[in-house]
Amino acid sequence: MDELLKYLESIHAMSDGLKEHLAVTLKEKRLLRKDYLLRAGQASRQIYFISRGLLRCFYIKEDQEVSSWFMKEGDVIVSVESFFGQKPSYESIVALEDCLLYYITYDELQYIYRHFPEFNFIGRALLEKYYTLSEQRLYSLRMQRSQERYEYLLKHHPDLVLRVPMKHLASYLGITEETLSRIRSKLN
Amino acid sequence: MDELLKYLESIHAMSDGLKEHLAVTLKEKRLLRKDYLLRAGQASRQIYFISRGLLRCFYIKEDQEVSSWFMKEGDVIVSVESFFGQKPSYESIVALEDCLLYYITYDELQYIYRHFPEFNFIGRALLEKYYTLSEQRLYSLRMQRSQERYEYLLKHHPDLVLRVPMKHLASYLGITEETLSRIRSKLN
DNA sequence: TGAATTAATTGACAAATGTCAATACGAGTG
DNA sequence: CACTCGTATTGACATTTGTCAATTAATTCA
Repeated sequence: MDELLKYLESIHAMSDGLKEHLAVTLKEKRLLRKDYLLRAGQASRQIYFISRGLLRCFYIKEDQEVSSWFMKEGDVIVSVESFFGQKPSYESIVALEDCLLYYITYDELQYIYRHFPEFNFIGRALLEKYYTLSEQRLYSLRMQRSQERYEYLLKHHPDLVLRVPMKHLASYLGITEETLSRIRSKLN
Repeated sequence: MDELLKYLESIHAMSDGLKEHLAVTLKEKRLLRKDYLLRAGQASRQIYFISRGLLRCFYIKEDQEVSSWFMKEGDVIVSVESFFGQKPSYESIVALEDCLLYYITYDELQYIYRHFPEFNFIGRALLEKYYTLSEQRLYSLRMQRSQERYEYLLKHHPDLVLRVPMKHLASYLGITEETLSRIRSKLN
């Protein structure tokens, strides 16, 4: 929890009141591998900080799972459209490794924005960061050749390539396991 | 300009001081079709509101233009990575139609965030909106078949399909003009 | 208005990726 | 240690999309 507070403080100073409020509001959650953090159809009502572990965001397309992204320790996560719009999520979030998370609810976040104005700076900064990352993913997925997309992932997220099973990387890259396997063998 | 102030006010009330400050800070810019708003290599130093017109964001990939998105009247626009990171842009922005824009600089925006705290609510709300749209574009571009991607675009942005030349839509969809042309003739 | 330019369509063939089936590998467990 | 189950690899062939070239349609502007 200290780790999270330090992270937030590194973005913008927080009053003692805000820090105390966060300390009593933040809740801890532990997940085992394969546990769900969010199931498609539910609205994403919490925003999480990952202290330890790795999670996968995915949705179902023609009976197949399509991974949309992977999130690890140090990340703040939600199902974007569902959380900000407070409507049912089309995607699910599941743990790929055992996880330790801290979270607050959507309503608690709105309360903090209203009562601790300085937190708006932090919220804005985090949104700018994750929006930028989303645009980078768009850029990388627009690459026509699947090999380029894989190489981009390998260069910018080498840790994910090591930690995430190939089949999930393949669906994220928009190709089949077989094609990814052939790309990998070609690159070695 | 009134239109922009009303739009911002609809997101969150603004003090008279803020409104007056905006009124003197906002500058107007007019573009003719084919004029550039931003050239690759420059940092995106302004944030624009489009009052009238249509613009295209694109970058060069292997001597070809790849369109990343299209923005029209009512939109707030920047080259995301370049503006928020204040670093050189890999993409350019060019007018597809004659445009009327209002803008402020990055520094002026930071000044407003510091001196008019209520504006942080507005900035956050706009970021949530455009971040969500970015995620929706990711979702649509992950569709494997180009026909599905085109149909998604047609359903969610029918106006763009009418206003943007096919070759730019094709490069946005990650396909060639020829493939898009065949998809369109199949759908009719 | 008409010539020049740009945009869109169509055809024939090539390249990339998907599908399906078989096989190999590897971590976890009795 | 061997068995199992999920994961990854490989091969043969089908489908989708790209490439190049030619043609038609639409727009621009002198």
